[in-house]
Amino acid sequence: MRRGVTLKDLAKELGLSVSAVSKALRNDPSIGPSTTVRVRQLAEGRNYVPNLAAIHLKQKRNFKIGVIIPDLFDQFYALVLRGIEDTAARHQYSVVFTQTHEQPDRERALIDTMLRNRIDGLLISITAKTDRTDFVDQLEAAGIPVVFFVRTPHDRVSYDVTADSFEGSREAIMYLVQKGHRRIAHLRGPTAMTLSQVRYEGYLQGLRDHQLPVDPELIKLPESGPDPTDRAMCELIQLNEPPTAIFTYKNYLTLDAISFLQREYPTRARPLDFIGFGNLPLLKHIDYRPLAAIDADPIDLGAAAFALLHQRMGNATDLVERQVKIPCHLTVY
Amino acid sequence: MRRGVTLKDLAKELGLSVSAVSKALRNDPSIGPSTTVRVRQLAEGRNYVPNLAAIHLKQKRNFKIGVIIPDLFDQFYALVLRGIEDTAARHQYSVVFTQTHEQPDRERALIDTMLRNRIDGLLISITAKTDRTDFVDQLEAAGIPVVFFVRTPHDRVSYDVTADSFEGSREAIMYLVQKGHRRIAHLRGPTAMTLSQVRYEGYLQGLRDHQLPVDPELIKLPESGPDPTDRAMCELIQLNEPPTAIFTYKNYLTLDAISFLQREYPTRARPLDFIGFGNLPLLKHIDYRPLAAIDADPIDLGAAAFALLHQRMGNATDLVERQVKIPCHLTVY
DNA sequence: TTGTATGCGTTATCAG
DNA sequence: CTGATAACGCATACAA
Repeated sequence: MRRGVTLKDLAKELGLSVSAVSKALRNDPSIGPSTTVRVRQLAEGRNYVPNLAAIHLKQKRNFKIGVIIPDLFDQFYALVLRGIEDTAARHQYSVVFTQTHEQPDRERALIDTMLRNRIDGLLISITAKTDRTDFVDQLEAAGIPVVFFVRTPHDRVSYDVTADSFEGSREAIMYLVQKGHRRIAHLRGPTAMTLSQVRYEGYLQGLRDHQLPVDPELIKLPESGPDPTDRAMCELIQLNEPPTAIFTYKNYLTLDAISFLQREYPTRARPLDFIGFGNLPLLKHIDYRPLAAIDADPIDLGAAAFALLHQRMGNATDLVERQVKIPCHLTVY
Repeated sequence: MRRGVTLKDLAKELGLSVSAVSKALRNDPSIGPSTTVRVRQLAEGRNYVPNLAAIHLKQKRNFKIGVIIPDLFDQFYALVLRGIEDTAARHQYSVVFTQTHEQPDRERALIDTMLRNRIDGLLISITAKTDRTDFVDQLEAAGIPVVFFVRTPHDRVSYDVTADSFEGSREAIMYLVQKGHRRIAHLRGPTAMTLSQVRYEGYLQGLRDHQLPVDPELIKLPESGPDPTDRAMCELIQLNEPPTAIFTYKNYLTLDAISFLQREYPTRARPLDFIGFGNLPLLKHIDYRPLAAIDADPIDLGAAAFALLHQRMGNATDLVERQVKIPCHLTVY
């Protein structure tokens, strides 16, 4: 921005005062219709663009929100961001976003940067390792509402927008049961994540839904050590009574598991059936692929996240739902 | 941003003038060292954050750039954006980005929005169908430099940062030749895109490098009609002397081609070898996958794009290179 | 219906 | 070395 047309320029050319022009442009009823038209026409002609910096300075509002996500490389987040972006733009908000790359300390630093940037609200999907979210208190105290999405904190009740993973998990199990499976294993996600906990509980409920027993041997947490998924799969497959299907916390896990099977047991008579969260577009190109993916529409989720934050920024704080759930659906490949 | 500590607050508390505090904070030499220290300490203690809106208003600079890309869903762009983001942040610039979803008219509208947002510079990767880029003239006339990246206009000489696709293509062909291939087909990209034109020419040069003849029958443009890739593949495979390897404009095309082969010619004696642009992370999970991917490091590319724009925004306009090329490298699967 | 005055938080100029 | 003052572009209470 070098030098744009200002209200003053317009006012001078029209022989009006700056404030009159200002009002006319914002359709203030106290300005006569003929003047209003004159003003708007000139503004159009001169290609007037209001200076946001001035408006923000005046109104003490920046129409700017911060978005913090783990990693844009995950296409799910890329789409969520799209939903946020589009919805925010529709409400004249601009978005400053950054990525933590799963590093909690980087998360801290980014939040500080956001503050420095004077955001009006924050949308955040925390790191898998984030255990304390007291930054929320600082922000909320400063009048900056915080809304979590996808991943939510377990150390507080938050405003958040998430996929309805519990129901999604039940649905996934139901699908496997319909396919005739009775021994269904679960590769679960990090215990520290609420999200993975919910999916785990959905799995348990899914089994109960069909009067299937819960066998602890069928539940694996691939987390520590090298090639954790390989080890988990190894244990599963060597059970006396191995599973016939596996429900995974995320389809990225499914891919690792399948790689393992193809590498170590290429000639297995009966392949395992998989189903997991995350509708990766490239999955359909894989031969040995999961039966189906379960997921909420990421764009909807992003839109809902912005909507909730928007409500909170509009100080209608009492009426808003604290938690919003986006329904999941199954995509069969 | 509700209400932050201001210079005035600090000044009052210190019994100094606002301007003195302002100078102290910016290390103005005209302020005594003891005062400077006093000021900085209080600023720290009170957690002072300068108000960007005010600074921008004063300095007529927003430290904000616009980024327009086709689609974030393409992981290549997701990574380029990461490079831009990180580098911009390091220079105190914030980034406003939007996606065109390959729609030229949306592109127009977005540029207007950017103007309204008073960006100091624009980084853009145009639509596959963008044929006129006269918006550049408007922007440059307004003092807003424009730098293209990845995809460049063919209706003007631009400032741009691109992958060195020409050399990359030659390298790809060399790899195939080393593998013993002599009949190498090319699935090329849209003729309207400079990028795809360059890759096409790199392919031609690659053949010449090894004294291979150019056979027009081996060059296909999968563009119009339904399932264009399928049709192109169909034609190639039914040639009297079909190709033994295919060099594709983009590995997304490779995937479509492979799907076709698996569907229509599942029992083909000797499978075709593929190589294409775009290092998709999920490729390694596919059984019938391309031999290799050729690509520039997207993060480097993003960083270079910001760097070029940054130079141009810093009015060192005479010294800067107009075109920057990022080298490609081969990833063998 | 329109104009005037003031202030948002900061920086730059000029006096002291 | 430090302080007063004006200005950036806009919105708003108040005066006319």
